[in-house]
Amino acid sequence: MATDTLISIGELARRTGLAVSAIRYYEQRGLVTPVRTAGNQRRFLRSDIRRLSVVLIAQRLGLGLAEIEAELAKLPQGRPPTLVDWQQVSRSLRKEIDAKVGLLTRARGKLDECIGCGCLSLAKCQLLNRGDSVGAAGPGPRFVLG
Amino acid sequence: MATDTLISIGELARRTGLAVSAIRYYEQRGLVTPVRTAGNQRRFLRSDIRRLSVVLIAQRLGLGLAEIEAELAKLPQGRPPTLVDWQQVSRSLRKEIDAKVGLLTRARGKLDECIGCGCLSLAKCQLLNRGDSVGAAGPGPRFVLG
DNA sequence: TCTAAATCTGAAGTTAACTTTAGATAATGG
DNA sequence: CCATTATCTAAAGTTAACTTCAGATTTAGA
Repeated sequence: MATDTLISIGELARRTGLAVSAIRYYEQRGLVTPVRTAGNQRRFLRSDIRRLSVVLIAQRLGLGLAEIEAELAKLPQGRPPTLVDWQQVSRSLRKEIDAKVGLLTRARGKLDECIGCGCLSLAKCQLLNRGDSVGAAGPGPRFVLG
Repeated sequence: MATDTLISIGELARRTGLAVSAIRYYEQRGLVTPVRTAGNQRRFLRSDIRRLSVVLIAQRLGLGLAEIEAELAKLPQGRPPTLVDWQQVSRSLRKEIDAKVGLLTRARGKLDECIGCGCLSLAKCQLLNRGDSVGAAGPGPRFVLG
């Protein structure tokens, strides 16, 4: 048992299901900020388990790491967040979810209208013509969804 | 006005909003199969406008090109699809949407349960522990969502 | 104390979905 | 017929989110 409350990167990996390399990468991106031992090894707060769990959840909701970074920026840095802190993040994510559900529901309606009916007029269809983010231009993958 | 019903890659690009380079890439991936002129230029069916429009829609729903390929494989190759053909694809996409909405709705519930309440027991939370695809392992981007 | 298991760093590789570039050839409108 | 615009190909570059590798150092437990 550890003397204090800090955990190693290996343990954090086990607790979150993440690979050690992924956690190091998240540190680079600023998603976690561990302290170092005298021998330069990373030591994380126990609350970072939750922090990274939230990252995983947000990823499943389709957020990119940059957006997740913005969410987590609302939490106190380096100090364990309180219940209220977490609830605030939770509310933000909930809004994201609500928005996505709305978008999908609208898409479903349009799909029925535009392909399902006899007109086949996809060209005039709202689904495509609306200025709704078609995904930023430029190279790289295009997993947008909103 | 063109003598026959085939269109050039430039026109297809204008009609779909896609970049010419993207359309060439989609050809490589097998999503469209244009014929060639005597001078080796691509000529597309008018129905390919719709075909690529569906690709765009499916991408917005979060499908990867590989999955979209599978969807489009159900359409006749090289010949203009009928209304019924399109409706079949539409039904498939509708199912995808329904599934995603369900997933998000469940996620929302769990989020409220696990972060919103006082217990903060994310570790025991269904959101993470369930064997629900955390996204295939390996390198590359991780935009999963189901 | 000593050794096996865990960590460290930096650089390079990987996947997805495209874009950019360069030099060459085709098609079109006047 | 000719200039301008559109296309062609192949190869290399780009972004995101990581992984893999190699060699060196640290920790932890018997």
